[in-house]
Amino acid sequence: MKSTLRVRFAPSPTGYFHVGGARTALYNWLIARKAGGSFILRIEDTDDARNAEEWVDGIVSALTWLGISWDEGPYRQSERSDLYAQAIARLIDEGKAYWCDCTRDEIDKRASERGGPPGYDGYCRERNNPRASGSALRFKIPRPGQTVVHDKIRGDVVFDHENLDDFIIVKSNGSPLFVLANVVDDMDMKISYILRAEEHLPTTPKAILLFQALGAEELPVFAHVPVLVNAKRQKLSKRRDRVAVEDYRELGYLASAMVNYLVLLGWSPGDDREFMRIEEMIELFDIDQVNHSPAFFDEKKMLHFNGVYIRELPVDDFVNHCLPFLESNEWWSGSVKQLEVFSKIAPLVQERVSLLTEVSSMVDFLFQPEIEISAELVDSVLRKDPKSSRIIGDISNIYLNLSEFKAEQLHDATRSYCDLVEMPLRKVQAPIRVALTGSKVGPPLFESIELLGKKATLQRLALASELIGIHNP
RNA sequence: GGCCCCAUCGUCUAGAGGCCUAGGACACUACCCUCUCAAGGUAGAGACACGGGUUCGAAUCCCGUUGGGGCUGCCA
Repeated sequence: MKSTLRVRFAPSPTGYFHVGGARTALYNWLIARKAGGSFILRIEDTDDARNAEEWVDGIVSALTWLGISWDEGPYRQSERSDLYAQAIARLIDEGKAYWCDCTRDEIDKRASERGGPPGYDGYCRERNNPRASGSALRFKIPRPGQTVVHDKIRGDVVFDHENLDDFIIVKSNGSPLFVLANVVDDMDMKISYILRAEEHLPTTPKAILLFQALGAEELPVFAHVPVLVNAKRQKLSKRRDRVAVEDYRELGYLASAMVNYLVLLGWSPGDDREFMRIEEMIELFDIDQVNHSPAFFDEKKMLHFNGVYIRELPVDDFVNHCLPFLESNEWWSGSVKQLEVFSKIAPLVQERVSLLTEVSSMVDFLFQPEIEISAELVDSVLRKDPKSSRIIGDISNIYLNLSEFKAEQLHDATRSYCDLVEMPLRKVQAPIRVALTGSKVGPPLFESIELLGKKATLQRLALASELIGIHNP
């Protein structure tokens, strides 16, 4: 009888949740969804010296944000010690583990004395030590022997037991170590498919030996996906690389864009397509197509993806996504009037940003009671060219007498003025834009002016004239 | 040091012995479009790490070299 596929994502809450973890979670989730199996979230918090509750929250909220939903959990290893105790007792009873009271120093000293490679030498293996306060439990690696890891991505990887130390499975304080807790949980949860980062490959033979020692009838399928690396091609690390999922969210990345970018790091559907909906990813994802080599996490490319995803959003959705970012500005009240104005400018902003955090600075001039024009801009745009002063004066008059203050009329009137003074529109719009928005770049000018309104527009033009006058008598 | 993994443009990748003069995407350059900035369009530059085999034929298979990475914890 074929059992249904069960996968797990088992992060340890020892730091912020980084993109490598997110990618591993995503791959697990995809194979679970594709097979109609279960995705289990398990928090590996056996090392209480290092984990913290806030990190658990971070994992849970990041996965939720990304849309990676779990069918069971989150389980916590810290709540499952009875299970580990049973397994430990069994291993001791059956003579498959032994207590060792060697200190690190002693181990190192013996290693250097015999001139061999560092590592544990099996000193306590046959000594039948009783459990003492400072002793740890080691697993007795069957010798001689070898263990083959049948990896879905890498094929068969052979490990000779000669190169495997009798590793510790229980700390002297009684808590189980990661490999043991992992195997016990995987057995108890009937995990049938273990997909994790490649860094775990060297510990897999140990896990397999443990599975066998604990009487597992069937081994799960293993698949070790390549790690994600930084620009120096080192494994992404929480300490040295700032790549928290949460940070990207705060920067204004869309979860959909991030997921799409992440799925492509180590996998491609086999053709030239890059943009896929979740349903397509589920359908197309295939572990056999996963790459063997590490992938560099390239923010530039993800930024591009984000721009594409932002532009594809229906305008209403775009507005909603912007709101949390707008709310962090003191000029934003969220009033009906402000929402109306923002909704009107939104489509023009949408196609100009790659990050939601870029939105505020692009629209702030519409909401701030008065704008600030940097000295540098006053200098370079308003004062440097003597024509600027005249343009602003003339345009003020033209706008003042406009019957309708709409983008089209503003555009036409400005264009006529350009013809009159024989200047290109791109020259004429510059000082106007700076006077009205305080910036050289932004959404299309005439739509902006319409939304700004006649009163504010004329005020700001007058102010700009004054500025020029003061500095340039 | 030992064990293990990996190797196509700067980056992510396509490539399952002939469809390869090696395709796509990001980034880069130029031009076009254009009220700024974006977006878009067109073009360009840019890679099979090296050496041996196997084969009529190798980016693809094998071996070696080199290079990179991971593990080697009473971390996960």
